Amino acid sequence: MAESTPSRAEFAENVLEIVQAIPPGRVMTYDDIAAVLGSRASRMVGQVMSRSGGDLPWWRVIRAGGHPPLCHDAEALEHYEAEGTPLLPSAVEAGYRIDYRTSRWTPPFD
DNA sequence: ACCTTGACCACAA
DNA sequence: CTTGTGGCCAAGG
Repeated sequence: MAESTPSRAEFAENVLEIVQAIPPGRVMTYDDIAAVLGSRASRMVGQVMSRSGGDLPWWRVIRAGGHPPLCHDAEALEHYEAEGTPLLPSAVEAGYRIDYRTSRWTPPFD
C-alpha cells in the first residue's frame, strides 16, 4: 500500500510543526528533531527551515552540544536574550553557548 | 546514474 | 582548542 513517498513534504511539515511548538526559553537540536521524525536527516531540518519564512523560531533550533546555528549565531543571540534562554559563556563560537542541559525540550506525546 | 551542495554529527589526532 | 575524515539524508544539476 503504499504511501508512495513516506515523507518529503510531510517531513518538512513535521519539522515546522515541532519548531513552532517549541516554547520560549527552550531549544531543540537538529538531530533531536530528525530523531522524533524517525530520521537522521539533521541536515534536512536546516534545509527546510532555510526555505521557510520568518514565522519560524529557527533560533530555538540549535546544533548538537548546544552550539547555535553557524550561519546566524549573531541573530540568534538577540532572540535568546529576548526570550530569556539560558546561555553559558564560551571561549569560542560566537562567545556564547546554549545551556543545552536545562533548556533542551521535546514535544509531548500525550 | 554520477557529482556537488547543504542552517549537520561524531570521532580521532 | 584546532583540523581532518567519514557518515548521514535529500534535493538539484
